[in-house]
Amino acid sequence: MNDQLFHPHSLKVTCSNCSLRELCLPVGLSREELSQLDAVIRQSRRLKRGEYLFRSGEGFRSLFAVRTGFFKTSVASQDGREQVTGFHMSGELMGLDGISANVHGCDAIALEDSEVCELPFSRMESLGREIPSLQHHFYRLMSREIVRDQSVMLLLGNMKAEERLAAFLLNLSSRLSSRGFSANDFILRMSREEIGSFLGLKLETVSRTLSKFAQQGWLSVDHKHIKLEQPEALKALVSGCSQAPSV
Amino acid sequence: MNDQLFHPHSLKVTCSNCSLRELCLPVGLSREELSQLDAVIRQSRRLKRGEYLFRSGEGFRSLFAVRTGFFKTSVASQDGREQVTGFHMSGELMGLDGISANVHGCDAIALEDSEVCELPFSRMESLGREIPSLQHHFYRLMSREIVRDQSVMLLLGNMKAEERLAAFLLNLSSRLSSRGFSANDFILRMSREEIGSFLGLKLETVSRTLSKFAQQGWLSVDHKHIKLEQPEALKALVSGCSQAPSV
DNA sequence: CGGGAGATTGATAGGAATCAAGCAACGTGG
DNA sequence: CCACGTTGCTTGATTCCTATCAATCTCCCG
Repeated sequence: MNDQLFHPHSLKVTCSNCSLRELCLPVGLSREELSQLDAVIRQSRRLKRGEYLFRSGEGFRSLFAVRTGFFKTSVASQDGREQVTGFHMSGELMGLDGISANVHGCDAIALEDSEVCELPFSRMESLGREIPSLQHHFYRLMSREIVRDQSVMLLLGNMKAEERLAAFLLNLSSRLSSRGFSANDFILRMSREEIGSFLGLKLETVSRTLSKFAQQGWLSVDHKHIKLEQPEALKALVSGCSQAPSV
Repeated sequence: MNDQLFHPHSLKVTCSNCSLRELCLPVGLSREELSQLDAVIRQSRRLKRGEYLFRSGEGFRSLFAVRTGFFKTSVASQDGREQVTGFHMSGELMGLDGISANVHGCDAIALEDSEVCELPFSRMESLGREIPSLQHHFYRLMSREIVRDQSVMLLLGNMKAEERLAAFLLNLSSRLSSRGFSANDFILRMSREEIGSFLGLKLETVSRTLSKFAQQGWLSVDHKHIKLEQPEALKALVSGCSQAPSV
């Protein structure tokens, strides 16, 4: 029989034993500090594909770290236009935009069945006062988000369709690779339309550009399955443009 | 004679007596807390028009708050393409992107003779541990920057030239207005090319679009001098798009 | 006064959006 | 298990917006 049925606590995932710890948390925390975190962080809320983690306008209480799965965040304009502001995989934090007004500024939607940790912000804030490295870590995470946004601005402001898509694929590739997945063979979790929204393109343009890349032998596309055959060719396309951030 | 020549200290501007305090700092600080800040914040570095406050790649030590004047921040790609990531006026903070890697991620350049306060970050960080409202204030400032960046993404990803320029002018207008300047009559501190870089447009398009607005009677343009004659018309253009943030 | 940077305006070209049609995969229900 | 409708994707034809190329023009500054 399954032990887990008898000792459900043995299943409990804590920060202390989380394999993503080095992505979410500062290094060098003491055992004591880790258990303080474990006491505050609510583990493993599960979401099904398509489910909202939070919506723009909802009260902000917590940040969320992706444990497993895949999310998109997006802002919508009154007339219904949607701008995807990011895609988020394991170890990445969502909700930072909610701190400023105590209200979430974007929607966060699971693109596959997913699991998140909830970080109640005000308690993290007080904990940060006791654990300086934690405080610093949060400043760094927010700063990294700002840097990421700047590189998206560069992409949207300066690059043409081919460059945008190449940069996007390479960025995905590098983030997957740093999580132990294959860098050159992966499944897109999002639709062409969502890619287009993120890149400031229409879905037809995304589709056409993928086909063009495939035709040149740079990659192969089978629906959502992407194989990068000549990542160097893609890199050459975006070379000169600022590099995609690696996390 | 001028008193200031004899009592230069009477000129010293501190956070305690700074008129921009409500923009830079949390409200409700005690006299004691303010003097702690005064001890840390280095007042009034002066820059001439065109001067760099910091450059991308330089070591990061401090944040900078604009006291007077006007700045642009920009990121550059290897092949020389420049993306202006923001314009900054009094009370606004620059350098937040440097925290993540301890290196400045963008250039900051004065667009007119300017004055900034320097906030040594690590000392602000420790001060934040003693003054929770200060710590929270910094989180909020960074979050606000993220929200701002998201709205720029929406602008670059979804809007067309006229909408971008209208949103830009209204955003400037509202920020100037909240600082006590006229909302409908102001001087552009940046060139057409810099506006274009920020908005993802070429300078010719900026110029043409301004002319178009003027021709419709929505505003008048005299070089850098802009008068909004029918701000409602501009608002109508961007209505449906997400509103420009007010600070 | 002259040179040059910045801005305006015009003509043309090019890239992505739009409109449209057809296809493939998936899930549901008969 | 298969028909069928739905959804997402691909591909083609055309249009539209903005970039590009080019010619002036104005103002500022030395």
